[in-house]
Amino acid sequence: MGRAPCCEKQGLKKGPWSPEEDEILVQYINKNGHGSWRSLPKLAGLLRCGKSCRLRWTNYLRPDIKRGPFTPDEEKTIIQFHGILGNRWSSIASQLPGRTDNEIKNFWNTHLKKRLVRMGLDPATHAPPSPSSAPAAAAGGGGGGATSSSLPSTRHMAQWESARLEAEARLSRESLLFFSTQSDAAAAAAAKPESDYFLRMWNSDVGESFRKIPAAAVKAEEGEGEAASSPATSSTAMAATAASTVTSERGGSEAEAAHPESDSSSSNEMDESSESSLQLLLDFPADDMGFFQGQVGNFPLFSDELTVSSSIKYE
DNA sequence: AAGTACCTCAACCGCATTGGG
DNA sequence: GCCCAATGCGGTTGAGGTACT
Repeated sequence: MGRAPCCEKQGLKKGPWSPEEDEILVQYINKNGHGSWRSLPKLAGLLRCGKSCRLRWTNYLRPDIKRGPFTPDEEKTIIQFHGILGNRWSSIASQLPGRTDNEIKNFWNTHLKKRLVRMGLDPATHAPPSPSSAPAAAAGGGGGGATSSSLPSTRHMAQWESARLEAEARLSRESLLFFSTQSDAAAAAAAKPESDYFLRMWNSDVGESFRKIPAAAVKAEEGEGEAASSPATSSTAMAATAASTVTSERGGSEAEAAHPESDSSSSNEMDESSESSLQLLLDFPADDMGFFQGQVGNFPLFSDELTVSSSIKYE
């Protein structure tokens, strides 16, 4: 790949941006949009490479950027999503309006990671460090094969799959029971909204990011050909029926563009905004977070230490 | 008050992915 | 189907700020 670095041109400025440069960039984008980042600096009269302009805009100058310290809720969200997604900062950022992936990444590395370490958890997997004692077999027992791999992404995949299967089974059981006496789907949803937290999450863009993981990559990590089947295949039916929940704060239209085929289905008690889906996730009762229990062992994921400490000054 | 250690975060780097020709 | 430019993303760096001795 002999592609030339984007900033190879001589004479391009690097390092911190001056207020004047910020001003030029903001004014140009407000007036013309960013268009092609590559050509933007030239058009705007900046001695920067396009990449640098994009970064400056997305991480600092964008008008919807939220500044200031992370709230306890945001911290909680980051930890929860990191436990599920790993270092997918952009995916995590999409769940925190106004926060950038860079900011979240920095916050994780400087605060949250250390906090988990202090609690004796592996920040990569959120599991207690002991390799032999991590049988983690999450409650429900789906985790057997899943936890045999210490690789974070495999673990995450397996956790997803295990929890998903459990949720599917539960949902289908409840449907059978409930719909034998009721025909109103909306009433059903209202009657037991918590029964399918995981399915909702799975069908949000968060779950989507996992469904997109190339099977080959998963296979490569699994090595021994673990039982953990690829969610992409095993969840096809469910995903097809309810993938329409996929949206994001970055704009429904963008999500639509990304998943045009999934929008035909409008059968959706599940078809809520991802915001509400994710809210359900965030409100997930600790006891129902069975698929995390194996990872955190005896540590409640959001113990007092964890949540309270967020209001304490970091060491 | 000065020197040192530690922390934070904006910015850079390079690889991966995407999309157009 | 291939090639290459453009963009996105995650890891890392280092300057500046703050706390500590």
